[in-house]
Amino acid sequence: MRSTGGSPRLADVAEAAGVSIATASRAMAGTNGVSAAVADRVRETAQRLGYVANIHARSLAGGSSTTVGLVVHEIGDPYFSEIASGVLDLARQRGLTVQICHTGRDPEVELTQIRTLVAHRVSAIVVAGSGFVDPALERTARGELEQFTAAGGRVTVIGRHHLRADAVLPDNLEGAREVTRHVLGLGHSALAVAAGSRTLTTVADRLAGVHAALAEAGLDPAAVPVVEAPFTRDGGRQCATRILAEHPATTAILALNDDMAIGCLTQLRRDGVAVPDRVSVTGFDDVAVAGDLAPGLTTVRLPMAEMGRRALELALREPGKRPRRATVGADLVVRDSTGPVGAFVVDAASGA
Amino acid sequence: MRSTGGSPRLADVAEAAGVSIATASRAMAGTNGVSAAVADRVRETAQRLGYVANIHARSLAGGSSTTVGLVVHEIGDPYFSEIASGVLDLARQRGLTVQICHTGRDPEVELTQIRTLVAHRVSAIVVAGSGFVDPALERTARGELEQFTAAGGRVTVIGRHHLRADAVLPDNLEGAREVTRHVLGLGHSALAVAAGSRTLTTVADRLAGVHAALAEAGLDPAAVPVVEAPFTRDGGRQCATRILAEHPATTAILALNDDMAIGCLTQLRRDGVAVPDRVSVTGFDDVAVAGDLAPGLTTVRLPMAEMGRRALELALREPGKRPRRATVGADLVVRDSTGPVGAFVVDAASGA
DNA sequence: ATGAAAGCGCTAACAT
DNA sequence: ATGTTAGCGCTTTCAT
Repeated sequence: MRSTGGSPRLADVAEAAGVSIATASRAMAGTNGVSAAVADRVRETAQRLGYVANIHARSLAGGSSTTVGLVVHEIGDPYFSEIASGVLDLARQRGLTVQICHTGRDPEVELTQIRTLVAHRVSAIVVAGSGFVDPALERTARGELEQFTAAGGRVTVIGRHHLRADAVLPDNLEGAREVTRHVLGLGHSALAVAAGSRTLTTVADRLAGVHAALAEAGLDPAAVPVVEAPFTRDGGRQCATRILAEHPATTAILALNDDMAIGCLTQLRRDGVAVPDRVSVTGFDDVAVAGDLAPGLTTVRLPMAEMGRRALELALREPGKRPRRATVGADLVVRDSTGPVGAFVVDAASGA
Repeated sequence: MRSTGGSPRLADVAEAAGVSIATASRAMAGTNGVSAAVADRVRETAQRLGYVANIHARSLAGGSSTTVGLVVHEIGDPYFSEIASGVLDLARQRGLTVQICHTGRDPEVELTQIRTLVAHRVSAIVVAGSGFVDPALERTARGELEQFTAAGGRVTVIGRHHLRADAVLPDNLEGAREVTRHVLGLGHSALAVAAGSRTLTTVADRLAGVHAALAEAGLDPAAVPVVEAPFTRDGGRQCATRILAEHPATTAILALNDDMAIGCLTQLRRDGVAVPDRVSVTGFDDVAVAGDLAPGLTTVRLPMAEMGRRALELALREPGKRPRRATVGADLVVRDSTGPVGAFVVDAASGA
């Protein structure tokens, strides 16, 4: 053992086992070129000494890295934590470690986080979370990522296009179209949308789906108010308040994610507005708790853990010549927060 | 620039800037001993070349590491994702990167995950999540961690004692005592506990708090049924079903975490049992969604993000001679899932 | 099958 | 203020 207090090195193991450092390395790596007896002896010695290989030395020498990076907007948000769960599971199966970082939806932070991952020479980066509609905001991150791939790194994005990389793309447009059709099919015509910032591509795509369904039903998309607020529960509450005040005839609120829908539900309950009798509410994502709300939230299911797993899988595969895209379905889940336009509304209308 | 296609090295930057590699290193690190003019030139060159320092080389040479490890049971669980959020935030402020790993509540997986973190020479490890009552399960992880600290690593645990390391400890016992008192104060005497596996110290501690409150009210703790199931929403549903079947006179269910409480609420709603009129329900943790449920969940608030932040902070401080413990308060939050014992119950009792 | 030795890219003495 | 050089701990040729 070395004289200093640090952890034992391969050289210590080699010495203790009475072999050369090269043999010790081969024994630990399981490469052939070592007799079984010697290999066993080395491994036993390593165990006895509490030897753990130094990853830094290993990647410096070998050039390879067993770390992958995951970039999310906010890990406390169930959408991202479920994606992260899928990524971590697969990573563990493959013996990889994952570095996670947070951007707080700030493009600049995102950039520095990506830089850090590059510095760590991770073998792959998975970027989860909506991009920005404004190409200027996207450009820097994009440049950084392309430089990374040029240097042999692998990148997969989740729910973000415009980014010349392999991508796992939820069908936001189709999902939003379906849920809108569902609401329309229940007889609603006075809709309102609770949206996050339109600078996010996710918001833009889902909104496009809503508009598509409206148009195909012969309705004027421009007649449906879109209220913008932060893409969070709190934003949902604000939206509900404003919709009720500015568009009192509204009978259905389409929230563009579950968090906002949950906020809407809470605000409506506080204001004594019955759901779905007076107003129907829909979400998007189907986070784990959506089914446990009262009323259960009608929403669009995205297989988030699965998306995380798929993304890492793509990133680990040999790069194709052209970016691959895996589209994942967005399925309508009807629960109790939506219902037919009720008698109540007729009363209110006649009373107005 | 080097001939191979890899990313540029410090040597490339130095050459391009016309300085020695040492000067380049100093310029990039911001150490003094370089004229401002030269430092600027080097940094510009680096930028132009797209140079990003290789962390592996850096930590190998410098001996220091800017990575910390975070071990959680399941990142998809809001309890852990909120803790992770706190850890990631502080880490970003301090320019640290975080490696997160999952154990799935499996002590063996936990061990291998800790080993991996050690191999990565992270400077600190934060272990979040309940430990195991059985010392045998705890022993191996404990040994590994102690070896790590002996080698100069820093460890902080969250919600786990028995582990000779700095710790952030939620006051599980006191919180459980308070919420039990609250329920008792509402006139309930037919309680039941929905618990996770008793092999978890968190479950044991919270149960002890319940028993303490019972005892101080002159009630027999042994008379209160404790139903065990997985520490999840699903487990909560199972508990509610069993409690209703086996102890039909129950008027209050104390779930030992919010996940289980949410499961209880869902099951009771399905079975047409009114909350809180017929049965009161309480949780523990106060996850973000607790206040958005209907009825709002009465629970015990744990400042999870804050706990994560505190834990990392402790881990980053100079080690003390003795383990430090930071206890964080667990405060009762009364919402709508608890209410006084109602007339309904009297009827039911007289009808039985 | 085993060993010797040359790096991997950087930091940190130690010169100058 | 700047340059030279010796490692950090490992993997991997190339010898033997």
